[in-house]
Amino acid sequence: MIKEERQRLIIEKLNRDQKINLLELSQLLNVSYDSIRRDVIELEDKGLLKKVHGGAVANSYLSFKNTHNSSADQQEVVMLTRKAQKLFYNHQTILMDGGTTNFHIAEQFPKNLEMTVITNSLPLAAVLNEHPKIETILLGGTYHKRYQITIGNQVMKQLEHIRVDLYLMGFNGLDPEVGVTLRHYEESVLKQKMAQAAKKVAICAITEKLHTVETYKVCDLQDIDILITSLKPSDVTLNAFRQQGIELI
Amino acid sequence: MIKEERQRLIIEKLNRDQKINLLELSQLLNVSYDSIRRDVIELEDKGLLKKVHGGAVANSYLSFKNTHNSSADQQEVVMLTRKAQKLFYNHQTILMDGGTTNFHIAEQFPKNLEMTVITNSLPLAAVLNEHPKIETILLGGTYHKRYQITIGNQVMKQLEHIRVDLYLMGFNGLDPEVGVTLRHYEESVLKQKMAQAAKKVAICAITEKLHTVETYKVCDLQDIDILITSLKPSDVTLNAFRQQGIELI
DNA sequence: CTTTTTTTTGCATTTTTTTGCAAAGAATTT
DNA sequence: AAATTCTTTGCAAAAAAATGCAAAAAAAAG
Repeated sequence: MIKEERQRLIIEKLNRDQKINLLELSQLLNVSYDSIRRDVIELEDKGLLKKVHGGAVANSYLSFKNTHNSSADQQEVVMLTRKAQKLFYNHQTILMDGGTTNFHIAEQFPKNLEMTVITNSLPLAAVLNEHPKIETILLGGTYHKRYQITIGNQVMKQLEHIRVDLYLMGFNGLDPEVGVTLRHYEESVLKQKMAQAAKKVAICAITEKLHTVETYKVCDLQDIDILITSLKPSDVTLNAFRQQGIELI
Repeated sequence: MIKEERQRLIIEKLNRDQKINLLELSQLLNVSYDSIRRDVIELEDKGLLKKVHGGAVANSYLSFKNTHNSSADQQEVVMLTRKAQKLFYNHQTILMDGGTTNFHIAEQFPKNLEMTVITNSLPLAAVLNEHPKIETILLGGTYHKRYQITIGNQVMKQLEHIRVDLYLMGFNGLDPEVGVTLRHYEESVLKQKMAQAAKKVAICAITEKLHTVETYKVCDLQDIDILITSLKPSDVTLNAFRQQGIELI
């Protein structure tokens, strides 16, 4: 039995039962306790589960994401959102808008992170409920039911009085030529305003979004300060970003 | 049985029954009393429940789905929220704050009701997602994690520019002598401001809340325009309300 | 095809965590 | 105030995790 197969079986069992027991599993797969334990350590490093005393439990944020993404995409998202954690320090104030990526990043905030998060996304505020040390400020406005965010003039006005350390921008398309683009007009205007309210702008781009262009333009490449991507440093696509002086993670 | 599984089961049982007994639970899960108690301590640290003498109770002050009240209470809530529907017409703009009662009322809005709802409650906004014809406006501000509402100066400021037809006020205690009272100071101030922004103020009082007095006063009886109650019209308690010219439903 | 290198695996030892127990202290009830 | 019930505390046994090491297996190199 090769390692990869074992690990695949572990993940499968975990998805079924929500929890696994190391001893039980080692007997079931007929390998030593240590091998299983090492597998679980590896899987935890990949962010695919959470190790606990006596076994492992499913990573909650992965379970309901299964629906729309392939497992390869999932792994990329896990990796990217982990990388993104480098952006956050105690006593910062950051601005985050809606979108699944931002949602997953917020889910993975360290529990002891002391920060202020300003957002117009209701799911994000709900997730931050789990992080007692994070102060959440919600931007009020007309509630957009589909995207579950607030939009409109009132949000814009509140942004005028705000100055934050970092803006983590959600988006639909990123192209070296065109810049950052979006499907929804009102949001694109809002994001421009948000970018103005921040000292730095960061975006987190899964490979799927690179080289795609959507209808409404948010900003140019040069307006982005930090890009989080899973592309290898050698990738030619990154040259365009480097030329704009964008910090790559 | 690993610790995490036990704790998950504890939370599940807690969500079902709203309260748990340590001894009973230790027998059920077949572990020592001490282990269960230590689990409960950990869960309390995580803010997932509240420890009480001999057991634990659900922490979520707003555990909407399964109310911790008796079935008699539940029936009363259902009846009251039905009655409350009389207050709503098309093309109105109303203000609603947090609390379970308002939540249940919003749940029962007719699907074809065309209305604008302004609120500082996130669960309420989430519920209104199910009502396509209702426009929801969210008041922005500091997010209060426990009550799941926005509070603070920013909310107050937005209220200054608002004038609505009706304010449906949530509250903790209603007494003919003292008036409307609340447990939470900041909210009580906010509710005063909300009342000022509305042409009419309505409250929906389950019998349990009548004659109870909490720490912070929101307003006098005379500031209330409409009271929804399940008391019989002959009940003497209602006389005080009638004298203040309050419309009874 | 053999040798070398790397990876994987299992085992023994140490360290840490968890668990159950008992005695002492609080809180609650009668 | 006494009795009962629950909590807290310290402790020791048990369970599990981490660590270091060597044998076995697999992969790479010659």
